[in-house]
Amino acid sequence: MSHDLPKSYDPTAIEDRWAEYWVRERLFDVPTPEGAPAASPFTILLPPPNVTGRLHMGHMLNQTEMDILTRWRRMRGDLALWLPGTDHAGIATQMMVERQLASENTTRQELGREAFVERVWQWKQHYGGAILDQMKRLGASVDWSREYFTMDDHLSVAVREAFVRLHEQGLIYRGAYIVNWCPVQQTAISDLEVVHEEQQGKLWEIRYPVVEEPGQFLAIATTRPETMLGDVAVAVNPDDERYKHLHGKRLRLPLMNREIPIITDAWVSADFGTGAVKVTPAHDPNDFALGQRHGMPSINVMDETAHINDEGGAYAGLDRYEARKRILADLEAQGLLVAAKDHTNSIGKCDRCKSVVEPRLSTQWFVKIQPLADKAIAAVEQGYIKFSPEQYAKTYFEWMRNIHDWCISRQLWWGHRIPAWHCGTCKQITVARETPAQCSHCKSTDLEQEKDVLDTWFSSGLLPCSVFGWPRHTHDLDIFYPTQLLVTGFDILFFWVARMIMLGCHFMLDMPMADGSERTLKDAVPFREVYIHALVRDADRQKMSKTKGNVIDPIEIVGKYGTDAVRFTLASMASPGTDIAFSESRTEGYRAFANKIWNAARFIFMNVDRAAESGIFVDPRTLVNSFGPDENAPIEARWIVSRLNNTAAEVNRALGEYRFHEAANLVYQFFWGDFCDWYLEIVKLRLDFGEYADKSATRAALTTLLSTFEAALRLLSPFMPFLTEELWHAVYDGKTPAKSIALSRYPQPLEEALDASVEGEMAILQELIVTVRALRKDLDVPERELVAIQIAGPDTLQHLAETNRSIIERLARVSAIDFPATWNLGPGNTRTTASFTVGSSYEKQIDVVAERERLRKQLDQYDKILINAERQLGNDGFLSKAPEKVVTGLKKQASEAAMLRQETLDAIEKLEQLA
RNA sequence: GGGCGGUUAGCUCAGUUGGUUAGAGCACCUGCCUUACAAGCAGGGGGUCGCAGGUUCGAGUCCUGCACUGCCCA
Repeated sequence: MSHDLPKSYDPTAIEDRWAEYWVRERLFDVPTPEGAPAASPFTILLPPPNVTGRLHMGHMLNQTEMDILTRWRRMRGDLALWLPGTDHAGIATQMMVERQLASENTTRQELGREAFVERVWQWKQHYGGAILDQMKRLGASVDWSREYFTMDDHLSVAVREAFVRLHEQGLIYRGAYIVNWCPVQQTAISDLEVVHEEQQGKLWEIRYPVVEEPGQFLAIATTRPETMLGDVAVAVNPDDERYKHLHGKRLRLPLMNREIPIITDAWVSADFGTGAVKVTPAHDPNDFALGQRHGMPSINVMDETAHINDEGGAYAGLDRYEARKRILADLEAQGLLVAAKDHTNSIGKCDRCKSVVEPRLSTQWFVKIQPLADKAIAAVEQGYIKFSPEQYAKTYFEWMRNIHDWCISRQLWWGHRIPAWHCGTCKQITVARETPAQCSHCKSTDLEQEKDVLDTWFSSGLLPCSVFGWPRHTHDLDIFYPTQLLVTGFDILFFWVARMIMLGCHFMLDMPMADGSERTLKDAVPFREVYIHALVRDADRQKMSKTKGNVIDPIEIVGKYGTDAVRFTLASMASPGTDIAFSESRTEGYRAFANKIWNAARFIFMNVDRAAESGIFVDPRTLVNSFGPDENAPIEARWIVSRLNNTAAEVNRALGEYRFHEAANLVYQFFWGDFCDWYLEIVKLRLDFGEYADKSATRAALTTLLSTFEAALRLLSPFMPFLTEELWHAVYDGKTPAKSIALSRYPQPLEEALDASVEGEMAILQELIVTVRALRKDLDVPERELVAIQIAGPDTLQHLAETNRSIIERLARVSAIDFPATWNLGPGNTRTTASFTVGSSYEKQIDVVAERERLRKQLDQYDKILINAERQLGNDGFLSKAPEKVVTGLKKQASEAAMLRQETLDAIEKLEQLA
């Protein structure tokens, strides 16, 4: 590795190379340890992206956070296992392949089930999992040897086992219920897969003639008139005075010419519409419940494609909306349509294909969810699973406590086929782990497997157990289960997180611990912590969506600014619980940060090379064991090491609390602010390679420089893995102590390296330099010109300035420093702070007006402080109740302000004399 | 309709159990190509913390109400 770096950082020149290296060298693989592992495991599961998916910003945020944590834990010495994979995404994948077939002018029905499934597998081999390749490119430090796919054989075994066990336990049942039916996919979908949208619709009022009293009508209100074809009754509230005279009477259903009863039910709201509702049990969940209560039949009037079926009489064959039009027209013609009122209603659409979901009565498989939910609630209540931010626990409880049974069957061809067999002879069902040879009820061999497949979430809900070999009791399970953490977005809190908790708690309770003892809920949970991150929005806080056209493609941004810059942007904005408004200008800023570090490295390497030329060699491999500068070392050396350790302490703390933005900002501040702006500028003074230079001092400075830089790279590495990898290898000139910086140790704070007093001294020195710089500007001293200054202050200050004269001279562009016994400089040439007074005799035509304004402004500020301080210090309640520290702090602040106020007053007075 | 958040600088956001002069990045203004870096350096302006009450010695922080706004669920 050469020290010869290009002048500016070009991420594209190095990122592909390292991404490939990390995968090729299998750096992040974690083979099953033999026996008990020496390090504590940190296991984390990648929320499986959809196999048809492409990487979006949400993924990148999610993966950036996981990668930062995993790299950090790995560098801290944990057995860090990050497990990647994809799910088979039943509907999405089937849609994808059907679209492909359509372009070939064929359909899955023409192909047949077996051939179609084969086609899907082919599709998966060719195009599936592109997202994982994108992950590789982004350097995600996952264990690729353990990559899973939810349709893999071993995961399918787990799915089948889970289904059969639940069935044996009486927790799976089959029955005819109203489900959300997607007429395009022609399958049932779960409540969660339905998105509700407010829509301006109509509420139609329709008159139904009363059979017993010709000429009398009962008006009902409906938003879906086409379903009236399946009406079996009309319901009113029993207490509704308007309709009491109709109780027990019958109605003639218009268009169908069918007699239906008027029934009473307290569920009916007298205030809504006309107070009379049609009852269509086959097409509405509320009506279905009503029908059950009153023993009514169900008449299904639509087929799988939401066309009216033969039950719909004259309307058979029509699409539901066409039927609606005709029905309304016919009713109108018969004078039965009373009103069409504007009405805002919420309609459900299929999450996948956006078609309007039709509630439909059909036979489906369900999981009786309450027993599973009870354990899942207990696990969180008892603190075995912790949510951050904590507020999500509330959302979780809210949902869990109002949960409905889970419809797990899907009328798809792609997915885990339900392990149930229908007997052609006795019509009973046999559920089995292995394909049965005969019916378990009548021994008939006339068996046909259930056509339905399982909801994709049924298999992904099992992942925390199944990826480690469940239902077998494996060594992997003993070591890696429960996983430590789940990082995900709130959008799949119910879809996936809740289901993993339910299934994990339920099944793992039956799995003994490694030592054979019984497992309790504490160790049955699939993960100990859930970190929920925010949504990535565009720069204007708009949700990204294809229709709005504001989608930011992470890969494109990465190409423009480099992976590290994008990662850093996401990390620095990832404040828990707040959505991220992704702005490119931020990324631009962090690309600049990467370039800054790159150039710091160039500077350092240049000096290492110059040192070598004059016979000074520092072997970077000895740095890790060095304890930093001794007490006689110059201030900047002791200071930067203390700052490094302080920063390391803070970053470790912040990452432990998932405060990514804090961690990122701390590293940024340290690297750019402390290290580059101050330390590097000062250390230039020490890098003297001249003939008469003190070689041991130079050598010491170079050692601190190199070791601090090397440690800072490690500190930054989880956030910017590519840049730090490249520079770390350059520091070691190719002879690195490990294959990757990712396998080195994360900086941990050393107690003995923390030095509050040197940090305090340095702070004053910095204040002095900044004050002189500002004074120079006010005096219009040309940038290049040196200036003589005078300083007044206590002995300690003078001593500090004396000892570090060269630093002040260089950083503030000062030619000479004097400590006059009496102060003769005018107010325009003087600046005062709490620690010192500094001035320069540089002559400038003083702008009295501007100077007066500046001083006045300063005076106002001191007055404000003093008024506030006096108010509080004059208050007995404050003095007696406020903590000692606050009182003395305020007193000190007040006295300083009083002193500065007086100085300012004097300055103003002098100024008036000048004028 | 039920539930959960948010409102702090021009923009995007920090501000951990109430405590001393409310911070950062970007943007803006001014001056510098000072041989690591113009993707840079140096200096600077900018906020009555949504509104109104209350608790407290003390409120951006806690409580109540209101306004606006976002999300989840039905």
